[in-house]
Amino acid sequence: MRLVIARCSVDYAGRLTAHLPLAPRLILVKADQSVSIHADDRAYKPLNWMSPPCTLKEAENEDGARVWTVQNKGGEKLIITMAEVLHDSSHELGVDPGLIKDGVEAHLQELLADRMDTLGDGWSLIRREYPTAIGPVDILGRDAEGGTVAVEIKRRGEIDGVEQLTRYLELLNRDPLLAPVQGVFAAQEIKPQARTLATDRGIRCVTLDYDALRGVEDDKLRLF
Amino acid sequence: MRLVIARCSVDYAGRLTAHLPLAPRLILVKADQSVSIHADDRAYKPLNWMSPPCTLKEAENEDGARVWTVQNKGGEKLIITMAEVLHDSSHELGVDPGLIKDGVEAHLQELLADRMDTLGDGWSLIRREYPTAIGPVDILGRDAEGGTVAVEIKRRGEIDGVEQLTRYLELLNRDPLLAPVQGVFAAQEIKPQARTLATDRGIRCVTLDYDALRGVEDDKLRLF
DNA sequence: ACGTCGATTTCGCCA
DNA sequence: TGGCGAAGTCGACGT
Repeated sequence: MRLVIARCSVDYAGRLTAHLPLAPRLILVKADQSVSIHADDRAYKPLNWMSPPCTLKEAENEDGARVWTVQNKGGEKLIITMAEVLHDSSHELGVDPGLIKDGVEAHLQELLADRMDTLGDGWSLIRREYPTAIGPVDILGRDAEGGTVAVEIKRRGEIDGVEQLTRYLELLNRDPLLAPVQGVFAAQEIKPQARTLATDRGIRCVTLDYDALRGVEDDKLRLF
Repeated sequence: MRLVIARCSVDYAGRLTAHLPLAPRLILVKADQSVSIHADDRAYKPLNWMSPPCTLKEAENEDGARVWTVQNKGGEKLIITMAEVLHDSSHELGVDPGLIKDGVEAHLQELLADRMDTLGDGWSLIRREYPTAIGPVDILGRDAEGGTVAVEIKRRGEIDGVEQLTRYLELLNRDPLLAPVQGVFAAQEIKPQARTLATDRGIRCVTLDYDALRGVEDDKLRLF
């Protein structure tokens, strides 16, 4: 990882054409040769960047200024012209062990598929990721009376999730082998607007308690 | 802008729960107090971050290790525990003049609205961003025969753009004052799959020559 | 403040 | 490799 602070101007030509006027900025060069240019605000997005795989060529222009040309396979080009270098240091970091995530939708789906009875007594799983023409339904199940149930799972339940489930229900209800299909919108947190829309469409909303679901799983594991 | 290279572990609790095991990484603290943690690969996305507005508190734990707690209004929390600091420097960068973009969709729309005849002889503009219940249509116009035309503009024409235009056409064609409405999918580059879908739905595809459109505008300006 | 939409989105999965 | 959907998406703009 190389850290350069420099007064620089930057030109990008690729998916669009863009220009950064001369100003002091941070330039990051990583081990994979990727380059990003950061201003002194906003954590997430660089002002300019070139994603790997790409190659970096260092050169000097007629004024003696450093010019870096970063290029990728697709012909995208990033040109950094440094008028003044204020800092330049390199550091060995090695390969990162990577982020461990918890609480994502996939995990919720896994937990809920194992505990369909949380949704209702006698409910059971038909299958996860039940395929339809417009995409897979998170969970397809059966209630105690043998009726079909489609479950859409989100971390945070918002309107677009209800829309998604509505489309699935419309499609599934055209299948005489499945119809009538009941809808369940399950999320750790459901926004009021989403709840209103769901209820209005006859879709049941269920708030998931992630820790409780996980706790049950942990208990299961403890039996072994 | 503060640059810290440190062997650190990181915990994030907020929209999800995540953990980074102890390893050497770059920690960026910007003037707006935002923090991002970078590994030595990938230009764009940090391993972890906290977007502004947020506050950073520095402390020490019982082992004498630096502990930074970054928090935002929504109760999201980022905790960075540094086992060893390998580099620590601060730099004054000032406010960035910002990126100048060219060739974006908005500009294409502006240019095309001024030159509806590029789409067909005698074509004219009704209005840009024509409002509908499901969102604004990029351009609504009229052909030489007085028929209505809906134009969807993209930099790169892909399937979702065709879907979007299809939804608009369906809606507009329900309006007896406008129907029948013809569809035009205009982009600098149209993916084969998008073209196939559009053609299949009776939507005309037009490849836009950005430089030519801009050239005409430049000529106009030169008259003044 | 909230909803909508674009992004050089990036990123991951699966066919 | 392309298509599709999620992302701690972020960020800008309009109401």
